[in-house]
Amino acid sequence: MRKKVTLKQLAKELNLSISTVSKSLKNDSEISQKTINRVHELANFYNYKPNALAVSLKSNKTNTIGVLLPEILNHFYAKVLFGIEQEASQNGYKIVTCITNESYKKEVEYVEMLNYSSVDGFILALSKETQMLNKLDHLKDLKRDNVPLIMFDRVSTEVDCDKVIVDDKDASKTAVQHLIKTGCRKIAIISTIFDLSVGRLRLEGAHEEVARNEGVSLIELPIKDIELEEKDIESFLKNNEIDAVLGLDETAAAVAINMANKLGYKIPKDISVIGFTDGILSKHSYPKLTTVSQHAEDLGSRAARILLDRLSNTEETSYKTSTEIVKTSLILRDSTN
Amino acid sequence: MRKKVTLKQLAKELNLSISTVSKSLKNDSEISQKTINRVHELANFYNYKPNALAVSLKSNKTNTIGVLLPEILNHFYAKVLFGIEQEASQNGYKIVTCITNESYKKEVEYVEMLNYSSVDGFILALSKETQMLNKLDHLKDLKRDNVPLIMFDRVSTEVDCDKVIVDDKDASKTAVQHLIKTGCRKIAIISTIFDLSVGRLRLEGAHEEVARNEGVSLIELPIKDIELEEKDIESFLKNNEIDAVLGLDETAAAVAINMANKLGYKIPKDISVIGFTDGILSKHSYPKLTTVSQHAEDLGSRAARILLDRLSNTEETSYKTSTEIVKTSLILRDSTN
DNA sequence: ATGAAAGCGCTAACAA
DNA sequence: TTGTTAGCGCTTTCAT
Repeated sequence: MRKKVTLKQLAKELNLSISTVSKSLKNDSEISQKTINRVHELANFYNYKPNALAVSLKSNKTNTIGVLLPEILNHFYAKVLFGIEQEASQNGYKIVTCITNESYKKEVEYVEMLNYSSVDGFILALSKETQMLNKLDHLKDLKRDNVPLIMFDRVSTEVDCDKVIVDDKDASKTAVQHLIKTGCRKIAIISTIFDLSVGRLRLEGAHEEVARNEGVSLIELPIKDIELEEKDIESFLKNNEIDAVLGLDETAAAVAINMANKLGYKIPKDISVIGFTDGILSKHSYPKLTTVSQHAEDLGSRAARILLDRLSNTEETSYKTSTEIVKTSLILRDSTN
Repeated sequence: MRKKVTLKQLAKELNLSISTVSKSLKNDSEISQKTINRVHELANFYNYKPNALAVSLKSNKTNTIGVLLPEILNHFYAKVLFGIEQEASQNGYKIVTCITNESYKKEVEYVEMLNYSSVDGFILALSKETQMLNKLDHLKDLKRDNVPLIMFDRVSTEVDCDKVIVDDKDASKTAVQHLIKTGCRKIAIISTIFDLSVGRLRLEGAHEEVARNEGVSLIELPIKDIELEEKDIESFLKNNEIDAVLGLDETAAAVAINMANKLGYKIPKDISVIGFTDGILSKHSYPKLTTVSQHAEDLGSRAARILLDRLSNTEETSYKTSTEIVKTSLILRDSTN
């Protein structure tokens, strides 16, 4: 194992002390130009790079942020990750990504593992299981240890930290409003996430909007595993005289649109469809899906920016936490009138 | 900033030496059971965890692997990442994920940044730009530094390292063969990746298979940006008497299927469609897409396994590198006869 | 059974 | 201008 070159070796070879070499590398003004040049030359020759571990240990900073995602095969989280990555890497930070796979246990493990000086701060969306168990001590511990945490999307009011959330309730109001405005009267809501905070908010918004409008009704179809229950959606569509579907997640809308196609309905003439998450499925469905964009990338980079901010203000040991709300927008495509 | 508790503090509070505490925590047999108990008790009380940085610096092991992906908004890479993550986390490794965004510069930066003791090894797929420039010194340097590297999917023969690749040529042969077998005679190939190694291989395979069959012809449509050129695909389909489309990437196939729908073609009666990458788009297109599965998750976990293997055999300073080939399979769905 | 000390690679206050 | 030293938190060898 050819070892990477260290200050020590450079110092030895140059007949200088380690500290002189260290300072030279930083072009410290107390070192003579001549020495600085010699040092740089040899350092270049060996392609010297400081050992990141040692620097971190010394400085108590890792320039790394931990990102915990419930899923990665979900376009929304992938986009958020992309946004975080962009912002972080522009500022010299690297990210370590952990996928909790909706498991509470994994979430706890990851937080603990990274909290011991592997990362300077966290960005996290709660796993489904964590949200259902409502066990949040692992996150409260971060606060106690004074490690900055930014929660996004799936957050909890019980954890006092900065948050970036999507205005989900408002989003589904707008979506429903658009359906009503374009003539729909019987709206179906299909969702796999009725039991998540975001799912509940979206549902609430829809109900509120429907309540404000005479003669419009809502009917719900909860789904456990969308792959297995396509048939249910199909028969649901067939047996209810629906003229609109609001899919609370992207897949639900995509499946609905395909089932409607299959049943021979014309979209949007017979049935309008709106989905959430302006992901890849929405752009490539047929017809293209009108959808609520949550501006996931933007959300990611905002979360990263807040974190970087916290990290650069190390003095303030206690601060007021903030909650940023990302406004959604309804992207009109071909699945609505 | 409430500092995390260290061995030193435990030692002080227990009136023991640091080394005794350290050993106790590992239940070293030279320490008396009584002391061990005392130490554990206090450690638990403070929720002591060793500082990962210090351990790594000492042991020269970080238990972290660096994963470099050209893209994350691409289902194939997201699945590979998922596979890597599973395998890694099961073995106590964490991963730091970097997204090169198809840029050579970013790829080099990330490799250099991580190579200075932040990670024990790398798993990487070349960025588009790197592959086109064919500048690979940053990767050859890893070999020189004896840092294990596993390349996957987009690999280069010029870098001597373990590789996991997909049998792309064979895959497109099988796909074309299936089209021919089901009666197609004029096959269009649509692709955004003609200039990547994998794209070329897929193309070659298709040509070879067509050549073996009397009366079957191939016509190619290269695409730069699929979002912008849907119209091109549409008119291409309209103006050529095609009875099959092979999309060399998932999006190409998805767009083709939608354009065919739009033009009123019946799928698969009028036109058959096959895509690559069994991703989310394939499952949720209408009709569902027959597709080449590259077993991305499996590929990811295989790559991780190879890397972990290399990492556990630290003695062998030089070894024969291997190339694993992941067999693809054609998943028959509703877009072919 | 316990502790002292060196060392991983680096930085920085202080000394020369 | 250069060097010595201590220390970040931990492991481990070698005393005691």
